[in-house]
Amino acid sequence: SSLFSFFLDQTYLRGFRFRYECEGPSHGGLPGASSERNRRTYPTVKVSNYVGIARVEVQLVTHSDPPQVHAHSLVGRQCCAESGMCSVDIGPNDLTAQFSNLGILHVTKRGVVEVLTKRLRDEKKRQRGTHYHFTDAEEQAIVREAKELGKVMDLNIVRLKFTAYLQDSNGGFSRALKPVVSNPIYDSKSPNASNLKISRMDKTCGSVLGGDEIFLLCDKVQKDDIEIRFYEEDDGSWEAYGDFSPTDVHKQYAIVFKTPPYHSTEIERPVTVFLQLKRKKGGDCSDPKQFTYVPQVQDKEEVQRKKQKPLPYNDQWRGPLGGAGGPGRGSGGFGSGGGGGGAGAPVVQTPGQMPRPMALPLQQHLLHMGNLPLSSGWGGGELDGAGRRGHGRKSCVMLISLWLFPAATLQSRATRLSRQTAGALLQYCTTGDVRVLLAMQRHLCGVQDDNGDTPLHLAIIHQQSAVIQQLVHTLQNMRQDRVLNQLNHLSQSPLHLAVITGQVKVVDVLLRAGADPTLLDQDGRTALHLAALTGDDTTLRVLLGHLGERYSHLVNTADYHGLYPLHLAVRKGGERCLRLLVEGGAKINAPEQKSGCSALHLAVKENLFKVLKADVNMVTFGGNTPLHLAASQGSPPLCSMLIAAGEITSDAY
Amino acid sequence: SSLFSFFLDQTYLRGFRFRYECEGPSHGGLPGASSERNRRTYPTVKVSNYVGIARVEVQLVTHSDPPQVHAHSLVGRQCCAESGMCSVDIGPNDLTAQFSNLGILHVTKRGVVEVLTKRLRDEKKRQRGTHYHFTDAEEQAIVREAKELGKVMDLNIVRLKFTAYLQDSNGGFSRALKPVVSNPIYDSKSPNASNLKISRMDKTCGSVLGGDEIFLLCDKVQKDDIEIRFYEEDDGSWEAYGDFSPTDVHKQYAIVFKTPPYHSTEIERPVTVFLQLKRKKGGDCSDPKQFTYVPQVQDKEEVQRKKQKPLPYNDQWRGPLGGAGGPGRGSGGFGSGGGGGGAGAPVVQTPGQMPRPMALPLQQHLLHMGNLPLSSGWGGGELDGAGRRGHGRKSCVMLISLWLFPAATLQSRATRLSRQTAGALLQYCTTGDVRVLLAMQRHLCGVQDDNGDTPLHLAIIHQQSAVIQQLVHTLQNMRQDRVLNQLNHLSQSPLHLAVITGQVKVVDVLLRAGADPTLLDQDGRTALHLAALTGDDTTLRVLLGHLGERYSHLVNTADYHGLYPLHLAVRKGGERCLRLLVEGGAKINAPEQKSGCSALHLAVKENLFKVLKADVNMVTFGGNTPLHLAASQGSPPLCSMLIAAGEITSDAY
DNA sequence: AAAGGGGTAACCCCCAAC
DNA sequence: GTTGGGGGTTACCCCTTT
Repeated sequence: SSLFSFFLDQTYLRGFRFRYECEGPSHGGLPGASSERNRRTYPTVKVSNYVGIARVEVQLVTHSDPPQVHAHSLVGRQCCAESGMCSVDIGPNDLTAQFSNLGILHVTKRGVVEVLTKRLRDEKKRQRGTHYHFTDAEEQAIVREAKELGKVMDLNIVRLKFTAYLQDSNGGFSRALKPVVSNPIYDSKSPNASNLKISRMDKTCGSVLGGDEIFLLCDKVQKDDIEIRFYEEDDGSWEAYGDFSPTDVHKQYAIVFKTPPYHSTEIERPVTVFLQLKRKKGGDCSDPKQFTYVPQVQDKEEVQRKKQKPLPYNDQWRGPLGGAGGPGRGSGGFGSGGGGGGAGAPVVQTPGQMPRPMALPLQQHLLHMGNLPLSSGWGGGELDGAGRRGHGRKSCVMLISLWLFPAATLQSRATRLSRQTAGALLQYCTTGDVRVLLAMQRHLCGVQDDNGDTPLHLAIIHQQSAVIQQLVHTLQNMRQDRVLNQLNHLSQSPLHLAVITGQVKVVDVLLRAGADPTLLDQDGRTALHLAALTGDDTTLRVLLGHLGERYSHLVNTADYHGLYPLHLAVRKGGERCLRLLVEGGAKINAPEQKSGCSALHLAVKENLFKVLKADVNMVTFGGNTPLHLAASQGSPPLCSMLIAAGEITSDAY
Repeated sequence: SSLFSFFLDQTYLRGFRFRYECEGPSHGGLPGASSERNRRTYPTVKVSNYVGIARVEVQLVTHSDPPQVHAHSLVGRQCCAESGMCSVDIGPNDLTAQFSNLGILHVTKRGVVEVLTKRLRDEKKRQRGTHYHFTDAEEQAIVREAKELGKVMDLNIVRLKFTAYLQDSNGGFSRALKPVVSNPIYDSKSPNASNLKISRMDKTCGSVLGGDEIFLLCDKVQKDDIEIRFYEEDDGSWEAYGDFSPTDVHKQYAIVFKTPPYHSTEIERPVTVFLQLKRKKGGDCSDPKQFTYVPQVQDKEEVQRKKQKPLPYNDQWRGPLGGAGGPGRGSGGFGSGGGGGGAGAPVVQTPGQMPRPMALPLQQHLLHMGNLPLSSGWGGGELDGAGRRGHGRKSCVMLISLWLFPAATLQSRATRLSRQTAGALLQYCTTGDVRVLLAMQRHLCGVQDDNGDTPLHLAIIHQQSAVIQQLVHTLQNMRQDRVLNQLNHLSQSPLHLAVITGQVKVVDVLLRAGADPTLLDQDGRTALHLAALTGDDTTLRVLLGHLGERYSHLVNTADYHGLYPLHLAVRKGGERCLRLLVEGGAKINAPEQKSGCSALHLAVKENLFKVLKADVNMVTFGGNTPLHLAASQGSPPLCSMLIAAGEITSDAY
């Protein structure tokens, strides 16, 4: 006959707290596996194929295999404090046993051996009969065993062992069935079994490319046994892990990590995924929180976008006076209507009139609205039909020809301008009065377009060095320092743009002309920061060369992210830049302002190692040395290099 | 004669750790006040005006006045473990005593009374002679006193009492000088005396207006006894405090706070200040970290800026065909040259030619570059000189007249366009072929300017309802849904702009025309979010009314900051909006995604209380209920309201 | 009192530099 | 080994809410 006992309801894996004796009795019973907040269940076993009285005993055993007696005790209504066991009688009809009040009493570490000795002795007594007397040797063996067991016993995990005894003919419960043993039960107070929980994050969205730094506040975690899992619920089970090292775990309660890239970097719309804490061992997870990947923002400095703005001298049509309309790129839907001014010299049509040639200056005026090659003959040809040549006239005219009709620039600011410009132009053409042009010139140089860009900004964006030189020269002559240092809407000065676009000579020219190197862009960065960031040592050299005493402090100033030029240089790993900066007075050990990382720390984080003579022993705000970081990232070569570097540079102190 | 002992070197106030017996001996000696990392000093006293042998005894006493024996013991080389005192003999020449190895042994709480009893007895014995025997009554009095003392004794603070004994003629040290007592010494392990330290911040800059949320990771702090002080070093000692409540302190190791506003909100350049942790009691501070205030970014949505772009129908000159140039606002430096086209109908001048009237259509064309009143007679007058009237012609022409010359819009994208437009216009004028116009119309409607704005965007920005209607109508006819939902460079759809600018009717029109309410702006917000944010219940009602089944989920979607429309509505405190949202299906208890705050939590934080029927017992990710927040902000009325609300709404569950 | 938590004092152990 | 720390766990104490 198949007599056996089995689980109707298992036990919770996690989330139950063991209690010390000093905490008093009764802190709630162990819930069943299927227990829920409103509908509580409890561990339950059943003896089947049997009718009659039975006794079910529950005992705590170890997680190890085979299960051994555990030092902790079961406490609760039907439990015996002495033996730490629980016992109920069931039957004769309903042979299920539910244990609604099982508490787990946590023995203190000091008490382990004592309790285990007792438990083992009791166990042996049961086997050999209640009145058996142990010899000294046996007693000593028991103590030895208890000590041994106590050493290896995990006090944070127990299992429940249920043994059913059927009543024999004498009324005694002597017929033991094969015991059943529960799942392991983890003490929710123990550091490696507590519930994982995310309490707060400083961001819930970031770039699809990943790499966004997130501060996450959580319940207690262990820095070596925690990871941050990103996943998608449906879609083909994508998952990825947040990027951080043990040193990024702050006092067990916060993690600073970088987001992983999404599986596809080309998304059109934001994608919401989930992230959760996950223990490496054990694999248990926290409740998930949402995170939204947003499409990549490219061209942060917007230089690329602005380059697509047409400038007269940067156009596809290079015919002397406009030429044919060319292939209809971008003209979709215009049919053949575009031809009105498209063939050769433009013609003016009036309803009811025959087409006839337009008066020349305005014809050109109009043409410029279309496009005008840089070098087309403004200075010499029709415009100068009056035959006069004033001082500086050619360059003035060139300037106008350049800036008059990227007219969008002007019109968008104040539509009147183009009209006035046209008027001024006409006046100049009629009278040859240079003062008119000079006034216009001054005005035009300072005009900002929709992006706040001045002509100088635009010329730099388009890398037209001749124009830049001309403009700078003009501005210098006019003593228009304001314009030279004008910030656009991205808070970039011309100098910033020159650095971004890598035009060393322009940087030099601007600085000589008096460009202010202290100006800050959106991220609080000077031109120096940007040069360091791009890793452009030639530009950097020029910049540093121009700083002088007055601006020498700039090499040691932080941007809005708390980073000095040196820190930015580390990112690109340009050793030359680093060297230049240090030679230029940058403090090699300056900490960035957010967490106190030196360039060396950052280099380690980036897994570069090109910064020598930096303090290998410097600590971050959080108390880590670069070596800590290297070690926590598991990079032995890096470690040894750092150690070597430490030996080299320790002389310097 | 003035015999006395005095300090050569005081003791550290903070940063020394008391050790329990179980931690073993020798964890370093108490440093002196002037101790530094490389140059350690130790507490030192000197007996002056005396030559000869002296004995200096050191004993731990309480911080209270008068000093009493302390339960802790002094441990170290010259210390007696039994008495907890330290004793050295000095002299006869150098009468300074330096204590380089004083450890403080922390008695356990349980041991306090026992130790104190012993100390008191010893003390009394000294007074009464070594062989004095206490009566039972005396013994009991001592125990009573020990118990009393133990109750009030602060185990985290001790002071050193130095007593010098001069050798008497018998060689005994009987002549006690007046003792000197040190500064208090705080146990660095105790929560209210540990060193304050900032480890990491997620931002180091923010708006001059304050209110930026910062995550700060720090060493152990106590949530009720910590503040974040912002200050400026030089400038007239400005200081301000970070804004947070005890519930924003995460497990003693992180603080989420809002920056205070800078003393002046009108700064031109970034200003760098300092911030530090500061204990309320005690007033001790952490090392400061830098923080940079940046000038305010106003008009985040850029609507105001864009409004300054001129549109033809929004101009100061409203003469039928341009009229005089008006006062020279913005024309600085142009002298009198602006008059070329400024008087009456424009004239064209060619060098060497007499001024003569231009052919009419192009004349007008040019004029439009300047300015054109909305209602000027394009449809009826000269343009229609051919006498033809095609289907829809008038509206088409109006459309062109409107959009042709905010020409900046077009030219900036592709300079060819204006040329083509002109051509098309000419062709239309010549032939009257409406198809030309239709093609152009379609094209023009989709053109984006430098900011990515389409004509529709601009019309909405300028609140030209007639134009908007016309455009929408046109787009509908053309089935140009793409354009209707085009996003500009700030990722705003026309619908977003309509909501931002509060044009209810336009919102309605757009939605009827098929505008997509799911589109997200830069912050991941739908039009619904924006309506909630502005607190505009009329708009909100319209939006909600159009959602239908298909888009009903939008009321419960988070923006990139993890906020639902409901949460945004709370900021403005608009009860109507809240009500509307809830009626529209918004989950009243939905948690925002960053830290799990419900609308109610946020309302409490904002010190509003207008959200009823929300779950007063809901917990954030961090485990706080709104009541917690209210309590931690010290707002009794709020608390009682919440409690009342809890009673009201608990029925609903 | 039962049931469920939060917080921290007391303790234990680790590491690196001498 | 001692010294001078640091991090982390254990054991306990306390508090709410039923």
